[in-house]
Order: sequence, then structure tokens, then C-alpha cells
Amino acid sequence: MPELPEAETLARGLRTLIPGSVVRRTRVIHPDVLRVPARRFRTSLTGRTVTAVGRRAKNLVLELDGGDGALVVNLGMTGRLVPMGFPGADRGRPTHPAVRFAFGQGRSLVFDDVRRFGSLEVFDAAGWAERSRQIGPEPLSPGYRWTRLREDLQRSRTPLRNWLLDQRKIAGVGNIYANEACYRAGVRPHRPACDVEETEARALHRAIREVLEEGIEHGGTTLRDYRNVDGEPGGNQRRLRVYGREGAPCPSCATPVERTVFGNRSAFFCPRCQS
DNA sequence: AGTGTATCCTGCAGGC
DNA sequence: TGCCTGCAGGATACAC
Repeated sequence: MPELPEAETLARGLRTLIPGSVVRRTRVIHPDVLRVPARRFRTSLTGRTVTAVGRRAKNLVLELDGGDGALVVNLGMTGRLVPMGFPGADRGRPTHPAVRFAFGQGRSLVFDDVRRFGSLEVFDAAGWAERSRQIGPEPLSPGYRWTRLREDLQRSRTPLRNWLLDQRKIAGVGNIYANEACYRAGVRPHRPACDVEETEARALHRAIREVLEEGIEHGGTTLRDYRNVDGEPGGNQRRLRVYGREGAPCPSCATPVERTVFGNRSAFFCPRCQS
């Protein structure tokens, strides 16, 4: 589920609550969201202070002890982070808690995940830097230019939509925003990446940034599970032009939106507006 | 290298 | 009401 805009929305919400919290106790309810034994995970966190909340691709990055490592949370399809006991609005109860971090004073943060495709991992500073290097460029960073996108696209014959989903090539794009970006750029999701023309690459670069920025602006897209830290759904789903709209009229030309499946995922496009 | 497929897991919607 | 199938925002491992 959560793609860059949803992870960013969560990071912003958590940033106002969590920094300064000290992990007093970690309860692992479902160890299958960890990559190390639960005991090792717990000891790597106990006593450490969360000093900042950031985002890299679709991951939430909870920095520990002023940058001396990080707890990195990948939300998978249905993962949520639920702050509990903090002053402010009621935030609803976790329904499928997998890991709970207790901060003392009745405050805690719960990683809640119905399907448990999410994962939690603790890195030291060097380890996280290394992992982060394996992830592609952040599309919203000012230094990410269309020329870079164009160069990278030319190295692959994989369908454009699949290329956009590959976190090693570009960070944070998932199936919703990939399809929406292809639509806005007027390029079919099946087109080989290296066949994207220069003018299309320019349009695609703009489209990727637009859909992600609008997603953030509207608090993320909620199809079913996504909630922000206040337990509220996002508002971006109303703005989707093709994703999940099979058979519905294209907002631009009214031709029915088509759905095809490749790479094990649905792709949505307008057969008239996208070539 | 690239691509298609299966897998992890649960819930929900739709058809009968 | 119940049973069955298909589908879901992600990531990875595998065979070809």
C-alpha cells in the first residue's frame, strides 16, 4: 500500500510526537516482521532515544541517538504506525499489533500490520548508509533532473510501469502512483523503458513529481487500510484518474479506462490518451 | 540482465 | 447464510 506520499505523511505526523522518546521496552508479538531473532531486535533498541523521524523511499526512518543508527520501518501493504498515549486526539486501537515500543509514561508506538508483509530493521549508521545507497534517487529531491531519469530509463527494456516500481531505479513509487504518472505523461505502462522518447521522459519526470506531491498534499491515498497517525484516511483517492477505474471514463477523453495484468500487478491506462 | 511466476499473510467483495 | 474465487498499496527468491 503505502507509497512515498503515505510514508511521508506518516513521517510528518510522527515527527511532532515521537522525537525525544526513549525505548524502555519492546514487545514482539509477531516475530515474522523482523529479520533477526526477537531477542536481538529488542536488545538493539532498549534504552535508545528516537531523535528524529525521516523517510527514505517508502521506509520510515526513526533515527536513534542523534544519528547513531536507525530503526527502519517498511510498511508493506497494510502496515501502520500507531502512536498511543500521546497528548492529543484519540488514535484508535491497533487491530493487528505486531510490535509495540513502550516509551514510559503510558506512551507507546505500535507497528500494526494485518498481512505482515511489512518489516522492521535496526541498522547502525554505516549499515543504513550502505542500504540507502542501494535505493534509487528520491524523485522529489531538487537534484533529481529529467536527464537523470532519461539516462536511467535507457538502460532497461523492462515495461515502464515495472521500471517505476523498482526501488533500485527510483525511490518510493508504487503501483498507484506509477500508473497515475504514466497516465499523466501519456505513455502506456507496458512500453519498454528504453523506448520512452526524450519529450516523454520530460513529461514523465514532471508527472512523477506531480502525482507524488499531490498525494502528499492530500494526505496520501487510502484504498482500504492506510491511515495517518491520527487514524484518519487520506484524501488523494478521489484524485486518481486511472488507478482502480477500469471501465470508467478517462477524465480527459471519456474512453473507458482499461486494466491489464503484467508483472503480477494490475496496470490501468487510457487506450486513447496513452501511447 | 530481464522477465514471468510464486510466495509470504489476512480480509473483503462478489458470484452462486 | 455460507462457500468459493479473485484481488489488494510490497518485496524477494527462483527458474528460464
